[in-house]
Amino acid sequence: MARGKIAIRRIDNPASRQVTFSKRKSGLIKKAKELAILCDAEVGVTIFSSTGRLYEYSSSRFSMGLVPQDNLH
Amino acid sequence: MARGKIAIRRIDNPASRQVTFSKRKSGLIKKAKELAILCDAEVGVTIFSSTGRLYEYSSSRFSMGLVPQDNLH
DNA sequence: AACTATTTATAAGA
DNA sequence: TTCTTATAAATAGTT
Repeated sequence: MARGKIAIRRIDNPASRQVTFSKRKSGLIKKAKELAILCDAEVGVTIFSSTGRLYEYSSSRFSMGLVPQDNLH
Repeated sequence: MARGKIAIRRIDNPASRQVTFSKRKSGLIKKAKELAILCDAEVGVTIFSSTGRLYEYSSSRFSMGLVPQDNLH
């Protein structure tokens, strides 16, 4: 996209990777919201950054979650 | 996008809604895969269509799931 | 299912 | 790190 085409492989430079992560995370969540509204779907997105931070989106009725194995029986 | 700009609100026509769902679902999952690879992140996407069909994507190490409330304690 | 005219996302740069 | 913008990518309407 934009000022050059990039290959889809891990971005080595940590600063660039962080910037791209922030931009693309926003883009992904925006697209998820649009899909939910336009198509009357339920959509959930869960993202762990490479630094371990968690980001989530879910359309209304639908609650997503990572459930620790210990909570399953 | 494309041959006209659309408002982000529920598409009334069922056939159009289905076509848009199929296109945008593919787009969303592609973006999710790219984010995971480029940024070394874990990404999960869960989608229920308005007809109740389930679609999922998750990057490797990370297993997402909808867990029925009955399975929680 | 393919095709494009456009809109949208975004890679680099400031 | 927030803003800009040239360009790549997604996609709405059409066929």
